[in-house]
Amino acid sequence: MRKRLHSQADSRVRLSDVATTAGVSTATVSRTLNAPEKVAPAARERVVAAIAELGYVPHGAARALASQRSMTIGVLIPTLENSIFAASVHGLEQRLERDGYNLLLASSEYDPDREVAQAKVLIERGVDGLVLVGTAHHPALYERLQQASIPYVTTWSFDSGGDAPSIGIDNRGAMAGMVRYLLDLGHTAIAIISPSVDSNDRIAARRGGVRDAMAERGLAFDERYLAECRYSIMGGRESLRFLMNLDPAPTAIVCTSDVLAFGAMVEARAQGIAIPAALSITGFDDLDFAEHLQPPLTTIHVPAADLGARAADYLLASIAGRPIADRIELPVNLIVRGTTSRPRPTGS
Amino acid sequence: MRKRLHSQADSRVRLSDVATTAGVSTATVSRTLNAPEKVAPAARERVVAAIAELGYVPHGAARALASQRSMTIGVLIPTLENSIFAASVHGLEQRLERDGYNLLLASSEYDPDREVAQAKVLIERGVDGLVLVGTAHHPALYERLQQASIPYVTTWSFDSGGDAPSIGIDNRGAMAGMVRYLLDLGHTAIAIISPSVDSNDRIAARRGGVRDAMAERGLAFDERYLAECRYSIMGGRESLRFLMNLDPAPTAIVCTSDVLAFGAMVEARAQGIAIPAALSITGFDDLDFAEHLQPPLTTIHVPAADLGARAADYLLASIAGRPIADRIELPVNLIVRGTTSRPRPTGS
DNA sequence: GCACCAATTGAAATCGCTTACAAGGAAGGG
DNA sequence: CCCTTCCTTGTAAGCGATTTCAATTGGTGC
Repeated sequence: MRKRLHSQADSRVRLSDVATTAGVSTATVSRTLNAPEKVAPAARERVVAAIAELGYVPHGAARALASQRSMTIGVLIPTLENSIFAASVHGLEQRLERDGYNLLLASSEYDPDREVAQAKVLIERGVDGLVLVGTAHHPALYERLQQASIPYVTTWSFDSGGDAPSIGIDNRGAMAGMVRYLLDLGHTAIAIISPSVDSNDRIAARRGGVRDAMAERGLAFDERYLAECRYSIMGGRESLRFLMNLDPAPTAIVCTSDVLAFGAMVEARAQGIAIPAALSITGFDDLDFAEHLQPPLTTIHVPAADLGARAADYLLASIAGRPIADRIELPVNLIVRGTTSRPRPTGS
Repeated sequence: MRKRLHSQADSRVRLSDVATTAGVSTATVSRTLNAPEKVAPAARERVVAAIAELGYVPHGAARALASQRSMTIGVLIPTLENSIFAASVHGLEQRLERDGYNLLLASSEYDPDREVAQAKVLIERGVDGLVLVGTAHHPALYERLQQASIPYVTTWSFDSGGDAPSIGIDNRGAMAGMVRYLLDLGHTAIAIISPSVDSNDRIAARRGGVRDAMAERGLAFDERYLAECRYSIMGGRESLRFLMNLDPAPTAIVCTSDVLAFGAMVEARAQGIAIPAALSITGFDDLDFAEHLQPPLTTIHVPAADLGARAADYLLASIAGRPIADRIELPVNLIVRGTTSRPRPTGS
């Protein structure tokens, strides 16, 4: 008896049960579920009633198998621990929900191999679309996507050049803008606090932006001024300590994220370094707390939730075959607040 | 020609193709995928080779339909915008990944109806288990779960009484402990900053804890001292302003979250209120930034990621039929830091 | 040598739903 | 009044795996 396998008291109610109860064929039930307008009102009502009476719940897997769509979108982020990604996923999820899609979440922890593995799992699960973070990925990932012919979109890094759809921001330009602002204030001893760039094109681009802006003014970035640390408040604190022990110490520090900047500010206060009088510090992301710091953090505002929503729009359109731009650069804003000012007088 | 439906150049490689290539039956291929030890080494190797050669990727939906398990766990949280949930989901996801499960994410935005709707969708998607936040849910939700006979677990609120499996913390007791500590310091004019308790049993319990502790000392909570606001830094700021305009103003404010406490601290500084000399403030959650605030925030540490991991353990065990405790209370710690001290001398 | 058993394997029946195709009926046109 | 055409509906063939059950094979113990 096969039935006993799927045990429990009574076996689940199936679409065919609804059909029997409503006195119609399974095709009609399926139609009233997926294309009600194709069913005559009378029949439709009977079906709806039968569904309610029986408490019928469609079986997603069967549906996915037969229709070849899972109504599921995969999102593969580095980590949920970085709240900027959480915000983005939130935007994505909200938008997806409106269209009846669900989110299958996976994280790579910044490990390319793990990312490929996770992508494989997501594809196996039958996601109808996939959103990726960043444009630099293992070639195997793109191959898999191609082979499965699943629509996907790369986010965060805007890349008009590659051949993958891209919805993101100009990390490099944004950071260059920040540094230009610092340069205009008179800073030249500019340091960077940032996590490693390994498999993180966003960070790599931001760092590149610093060099760009300095090069424009004929300046070279002093490699000693690069403090690499993990993504955390403590990372920022330690980096600041390291940087301020250098001789000469930098007069401005750009951080590739607000979290790092916050850590740097905390440590600066602990060391009695006045911000911005003695040292300018800048962030990136414009997280909620940035404007409430003391002094308020000068940073770059990134539309995280919007990024997620746009990615959803793109995927939804692709799936539906609707035309939609596959290169969208979202604007970013330099928000000047209180952690930046002209450098302290030179000569230490 | 049916084939053309699922278009694209070549149709996807199926298990049967692998079988043909390897010269075995589909059953054998399936076995080497799901129970390799049941297949003779020679055959297994041929199958593995065929899989690699063809680039075969299992079809999740077909698999789910035939095996009646989706290898997917659903998680239904209020919102990803609250980073404490993000942390918890992260813990959950990490643990799940080890067992090859994926996470289907949905959020209710604190709306009970929406929660039921989302649960329905998750069940339709065939999740093998579901994690819920809080123990207070729409009866319809529990019915659905029962009917679908899907293992689930309620988290965050520990509830030894209900009939649902529960893995959480003692919100009420934790907050009571905090207030007792404040009472011991000499505070009696204690205020609360908290979001609405609507469909949020965690917050309701925390507020209850305040009353409990005060009642133990024969004190009654002054209802005017309750500032309700949205969950955000600004909410905390506004609430503090409101509270400190009261006469007499409270000497201590307990916040149901660190985010709110941070907002309160920001506003206190703006108003020139010395913390903790003139006013004690406490948080809840012990988010990363808490210890780095100025002064460091006295709060309650909550093992968010662990909560997620435990929920995963429970579900995994339930699915596998392994015995496992279905009531787990995770310990919580009062972390006394710098935002609390004896109250300012009375007489204003 | 022979019966018995364990280990492998394959054939075929599902799993629950979607949908191409055909059929039947009502409505509209000439 | 007959023929088209448009709506509705049902029949039945998949979708791509898993799994039961039986058959085959090769050892093993006496």
